[in-house]
Amino acid sequence: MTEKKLTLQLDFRSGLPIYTQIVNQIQSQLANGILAPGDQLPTVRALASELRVNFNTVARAYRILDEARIISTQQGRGTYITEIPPPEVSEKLRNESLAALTNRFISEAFRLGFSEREISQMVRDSLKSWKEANVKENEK
Amino acid sequence: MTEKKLTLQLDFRSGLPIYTQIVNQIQSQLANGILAPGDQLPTVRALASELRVNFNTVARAYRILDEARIISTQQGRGTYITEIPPPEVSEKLRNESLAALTNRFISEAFRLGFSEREISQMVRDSLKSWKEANVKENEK
DNA sequence: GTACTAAATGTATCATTGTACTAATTGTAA
DNA sequence: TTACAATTAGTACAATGATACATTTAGTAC
Repeated sequence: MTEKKLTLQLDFRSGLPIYTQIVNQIQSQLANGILAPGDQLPTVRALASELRVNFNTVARAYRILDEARIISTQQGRGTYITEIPPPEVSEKLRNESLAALTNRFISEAFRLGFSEREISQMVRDSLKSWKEANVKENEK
Repeated sequence: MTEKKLTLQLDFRSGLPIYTQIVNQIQSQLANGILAPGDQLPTVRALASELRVNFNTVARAYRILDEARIISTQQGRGTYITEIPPPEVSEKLRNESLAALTNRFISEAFRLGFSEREISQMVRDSLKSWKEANVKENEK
């Protein structure tokens, strides 16, 4: 399925933030098969209009779901239910997913003609700069 | 060479704009000799169709590369790798392409929740098995 | 060879969609 | 009330998509 109506019921008096309600209901609709991987969700503006809410509120809900890898939001394109649900279900799967990701990276690097030395050096550099950026982040 | 398949790998969830990914990967492939001066690139529509992307997105990438004198786009004719690319940028381009590839890999791995230790260990393993496979290859 | 037509290709412009940043609003505790 | 934090809304912007157009090429009829 590619298009979906996505009927959500908001309760403005529940005390539960709207974005939380959106997150919860999308999650439960996915769990119940009402939404399926690959489904396109309404645009932030369309859903916001239907719910009589600001589109940034919908965007916030989408961002949370995106960070949880439940949906994939793509600027200029739309938002979709993630095709492959988060692999953190088991340690084995988790390890396999890193192996697959790494192998894709290594094979691409070799295909581009880089040497083992160049690759491992660049990995060290990249890890280092990422760590430094993260330290700065925590200092704020 | 005049015609080229030009295999590109897009990541719609990386946060990196699609046109940037196209620019980077074409630069990489040129820097590594996969593409050569004089090569004709796919038409904006052909590449867009293959990548499941709007052809204006490809056109944008081509325009950036054209402004950098890396390719030459000619309305009604097609786009070609510039015959004489500035040689002094080759090594720089090559290094940048590995850096970009590595950074995409690292950030994706972190985003999936893997630790620095897990990542570097997996890179070592992957490099090792690649090397072993290559040794076997040479023994044949 | 010339003129015409059609197809292929890149270009220009605007609409659609998500993002970032900021301001206003609301609820709550001191 | 006042102050503070959380939530929601407003505004500007960036990335992508849709559509119409201009240029070049190649074919075809004459």
